[in-house]
Amino acid sequence: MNFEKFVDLLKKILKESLKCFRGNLLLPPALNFLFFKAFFMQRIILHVDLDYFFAQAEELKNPALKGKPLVVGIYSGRTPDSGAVATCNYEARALGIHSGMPLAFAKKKASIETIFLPADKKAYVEISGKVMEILQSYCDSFEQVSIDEAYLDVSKKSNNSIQGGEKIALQIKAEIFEKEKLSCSVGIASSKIVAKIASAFKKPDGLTAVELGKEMDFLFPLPVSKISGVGPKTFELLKQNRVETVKQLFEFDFSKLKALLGEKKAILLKQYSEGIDESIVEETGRKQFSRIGTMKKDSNSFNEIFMFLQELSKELHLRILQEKVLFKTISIAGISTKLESFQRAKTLADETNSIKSIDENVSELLKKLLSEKPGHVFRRFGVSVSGLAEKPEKRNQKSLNDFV
DNA sequence: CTTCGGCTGACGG
DNA sequence: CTAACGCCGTCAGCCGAAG
Repeated sequence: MNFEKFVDLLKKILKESLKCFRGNLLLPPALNFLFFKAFFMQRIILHVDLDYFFAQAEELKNPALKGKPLVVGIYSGRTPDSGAVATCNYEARALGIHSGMPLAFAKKKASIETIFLPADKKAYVEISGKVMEILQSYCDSFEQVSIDEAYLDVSKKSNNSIQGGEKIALQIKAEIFEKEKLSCSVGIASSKIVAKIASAFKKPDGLTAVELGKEMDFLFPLPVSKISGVGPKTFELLKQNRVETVKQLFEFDFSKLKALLGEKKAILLKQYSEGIDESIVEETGRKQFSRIGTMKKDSNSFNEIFMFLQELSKELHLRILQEKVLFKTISIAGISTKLESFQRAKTLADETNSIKSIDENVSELLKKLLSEKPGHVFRRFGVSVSGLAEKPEKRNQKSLNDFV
């Protein structure tokens, strides 16, 4: 058994034991001290969210944009207007524009002075990196969730107090504004889920702290849709059962909830509704890399699609070399003109990083997909690799301390 | 019996 | 004349096959 497997095992035992603890069952005695800590010492967690990040970054590049409605979009290139809104500033939101919206639709809502810009991902990654570096210097453990969001465990540095956490949050906001001229919103609470909901509570430039023990008071009046994990589908299901606030979710009959959402999701949401979230702040390694794109023309021709996929594979391969990883599984995904998606995957006998193995398998998988889904015409196609392993020379050891 | 591979779908930024 | 759609990434759930 190698070191990583051992650590995995430890983590599993820890998680299972925590569950037992909650159910008042017996604990493995050797781990008692951990539960003493977990029970008597609440964690202090910050969730930091950069405000309307892509659009704010554009305002930074060109300050003349400030004050006008600004929409940052990702353009597919097939028609001048096809694409979707990535982010927009608050002036644009006032017009009814929001992220995820098709650009053509956003343009209808836009006013004359509204400005549309294409996303400049490279620039954002660079800015984000600088911000994340600042954030890391303030915490005991760190977890970047996306380009503009991170969790910070500041239990020690705040002396396990929410007020201590607020002080740190203010310092962070000041430093990010001073050095990068960006505003952010911060939530402070005893768990990741509550910190996340708190950071969204007041935006932009917000700071929301939830006192220890007041989690339910904070959550109960909110609409269930504020809980991360409740998207459009789940929201609709809950609404049909007259569950619209977190309080109603908490009080809803649990066996009905299980029947509605499945056991895992029901347990998770029920716990979230009480502000319970035992998940810890930790960096989680990448599990997959992918590239996806929209074809200039809809197609169901093997040759056309394969040529398109080869371009994506080339870019993906570059990324794989940069990241110094090996992969074991290759998959392709197609999105049809009706926006249905289909996937095919193949796992190899051994890890590799060769472009040849990507191309060969992509070809095979594409043949398979097209023959199994006759009559479908495709709009977008993508390729991804998973089952990642680090290249041996890059392997670095993690400390046991990371997990206690 | 558990685990793994393959696939779909929900979700989030 | 009209026009509704990006590009990532994670996780759960289900199935069948393999160990």
